[in-house]
Amino acid sequence: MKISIEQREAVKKRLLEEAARHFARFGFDATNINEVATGAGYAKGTIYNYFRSKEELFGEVISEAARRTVERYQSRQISGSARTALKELAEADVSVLREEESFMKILVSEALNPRSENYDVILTHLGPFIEKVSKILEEGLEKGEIRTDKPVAQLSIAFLGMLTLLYVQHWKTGGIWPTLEEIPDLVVTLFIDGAGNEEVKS
Amino acid sequence: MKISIEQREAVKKRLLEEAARHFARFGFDATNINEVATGAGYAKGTIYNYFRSKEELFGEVISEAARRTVERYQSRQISGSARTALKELAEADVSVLREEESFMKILVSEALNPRSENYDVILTHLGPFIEKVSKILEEGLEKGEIRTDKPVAQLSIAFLGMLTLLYVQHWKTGGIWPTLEEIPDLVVTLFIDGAGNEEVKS
Amino acid sequence: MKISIEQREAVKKRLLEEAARHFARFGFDATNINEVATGAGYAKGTIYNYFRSKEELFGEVISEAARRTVERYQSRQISGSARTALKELAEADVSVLREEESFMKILVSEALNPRSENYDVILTHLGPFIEKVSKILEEGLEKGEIRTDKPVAQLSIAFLGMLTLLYVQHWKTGGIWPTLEEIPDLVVTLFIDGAGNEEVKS
Amino acid sequence: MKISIEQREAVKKRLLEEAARHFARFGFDATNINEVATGAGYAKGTIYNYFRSKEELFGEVISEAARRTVERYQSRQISGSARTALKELAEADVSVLREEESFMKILVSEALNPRSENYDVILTHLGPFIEKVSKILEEGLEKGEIRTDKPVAQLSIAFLGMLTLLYVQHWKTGGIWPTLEEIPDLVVTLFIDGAGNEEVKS
DNA sequence: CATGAATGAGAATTCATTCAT
DNA sequence: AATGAATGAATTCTCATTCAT
Repeated sequence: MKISIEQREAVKKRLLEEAARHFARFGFDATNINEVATGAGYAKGTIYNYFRSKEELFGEVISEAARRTVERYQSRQISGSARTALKELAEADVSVLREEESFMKILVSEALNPRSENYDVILTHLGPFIEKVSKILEEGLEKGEIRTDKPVAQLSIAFLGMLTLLYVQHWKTGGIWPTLEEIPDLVVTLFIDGAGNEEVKS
Repeated sequence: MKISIEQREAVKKRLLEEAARHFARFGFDATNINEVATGAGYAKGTIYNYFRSKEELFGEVISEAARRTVERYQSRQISGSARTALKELAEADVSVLREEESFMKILVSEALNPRSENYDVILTHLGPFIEKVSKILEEGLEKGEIRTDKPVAQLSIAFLGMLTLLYVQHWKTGGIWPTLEEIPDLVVTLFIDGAGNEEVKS
Repeated sequence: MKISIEQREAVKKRLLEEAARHFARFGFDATNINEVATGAGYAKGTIYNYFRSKEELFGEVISEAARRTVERYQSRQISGSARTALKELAEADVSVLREEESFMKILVSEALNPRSENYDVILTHLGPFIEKVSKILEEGLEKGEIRTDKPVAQLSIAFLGMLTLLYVQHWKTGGIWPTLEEIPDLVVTLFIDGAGNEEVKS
Repeated sequence: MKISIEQREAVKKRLLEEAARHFARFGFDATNINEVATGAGYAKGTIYNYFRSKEELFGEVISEAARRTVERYQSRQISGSARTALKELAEADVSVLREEESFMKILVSEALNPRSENYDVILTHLGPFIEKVSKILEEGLEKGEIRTDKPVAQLSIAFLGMLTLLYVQHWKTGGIWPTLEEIPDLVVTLFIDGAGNEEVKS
């Protein structure tokens, strides 16, 4: 009963995607292994030929989520002023979200959940993203576009946080506000300019 | 056995606080009713003399959380420039967090969880807070301190979001960064000034 | 906190009647002690000042049922031919049923339930009734109205059984057929004449 | 594990039979799902692979009971005078009772319990039986063997009722009276001739 | 490999009963 | 006497996991 590696990978992918859908919709505890298997077109037992436990399945879903998102926006070339570059990065991230909503929802949930035990895996996803942001900010710093009194590391996290926050807001309002289209501009404006009035700030 | 209303309320409070601790630490699903009761010094069955079900208990914990936090910072008088006022508000919120960490954690979790079904109760908590923020921003708007191209409602949500985000960051890093002390200043700076360099922006 | 014996008896009566209503509607297991007490206007604990346990309460309800029904039709004077006398007895029983429907329902349930452990108490109720029937049948026997090839004891039980059966039928059809009015005549006809055609039988 | 359909049906049958034994002995409420499973040689959980709930299990037990009894006596050919035919039908029913005592006990309990919510399923069982009785009575009617002043439908129910009654009496007296052997003759005599003395009736 | 039957730990909930007030 | 808070045994049902086929 051997199957080729390709077939095996294909089955695993199908299981991961169905699992992602369930974890995204119901959370870890309320996700039912049987339904995941059935939803993917297999029987309950099959899942255990690919994952040792529910925990491992969840872990692999998160890893897969991190892998997919990173992969997608890493291909993009980003350049220009910090403002432009960040916006392009946000656009890339939003486009990933469109394609991989379930996976992204899980990542966001985990990233914002104070109790999450998946910090490490989340970092796998955040890592490359934050590095990109950091690089952009550092370049902006040299060009004098970015404030100098806060560490770049912290600013990077703040940027990612704001973006994530807008996603949550988007989902929670049923897509009303903000819409996916306006998120990149919004996050950049909020992040770089803030809510203050320019003239007064100086 | 017949106890006084005060005693009954005291028992209920004890149960709610223990429940809050558990929900904050383990989440809804992983919280065990039996352990909550035992932790509060009662037997399993007692909890059902006060709450009809685990769901109801959770609901009441959230309501209580909203009630407590609102109550605490509503007593504060807030004034001055938008920047000062917002900072004071954030300070008030942080001081609530110090006192009611479990309840706040639950609120934050629910507020940031895309799946949460407790949007209404969360709004009970956010409502008064957002109103306060809105009022401050409107006054700042008149004084020309706040940008005019974004609706105050959206800016208010953004402020709350950033604050919440910093809490999560605080918890997730085990209190390392940001510390509770620096949160008020940080959130105001990020929110009003943004990450951009002043001189360049103008 | 003493109350007079009359008061005590009155409370007990109220509890028994409410209990009868519940046992009749829900059966023993599904009857809730708390609801019985509440329904009677008392708190849960009060029941235990009058009955040692749910079992004892049920036992006393049955005894009370037997006592009440026996008492009611024992006062009636019954005479005439076997047919007339039996009909009058059935009428007396039906009139009891009208007044004490809950208690009667419980008795009937217990009488017809193969599992019932209350055979003795049921006999308390059946006893006097069966004796009456037996006496009537014996008198009828002497007058040649009743067949001689079956023991009177068995015929008596058969009569009671048929009557009981009609009650069940009455309740199960929601009072449609037979109605309480037609039961006495029906039971006597079925019991004495049977379904056979007279002319052919001889 | 993957077992054949036959094996699955066999397991289900075993569970149903054990359940019938328990329901017959203890009634619905006092029957313990765990003990049913264990008694059938399985673990608690297994029962839920075959029935969704205790209610469903009970319902299927009743259906199975109805199915089994109907099936058994429907194969019998019944003929002759009404008296003979009814006696043969009763004999058929008694022989079913011998084979399927638990199932029959449950049917009888449900049929005679004023509170039963299984009237429909009971009718499934009664239906075919009553039809048979009705047919016999109608034929007897044509031959002038049966009284004409009562609807056949009611007479049929009465016959079934008497038979059922004798079962209860049989069980309640521990098989003393009536014995299973004498039931067919007894029910027919009581039903057709009644308790009256022939000579006097005419 | 795929299957799904069997398992049993675990959890929520109910409720008769006790007993301090 | 009346109350109702506290208790904990008991019960139903769920579901991740194992494993024979």
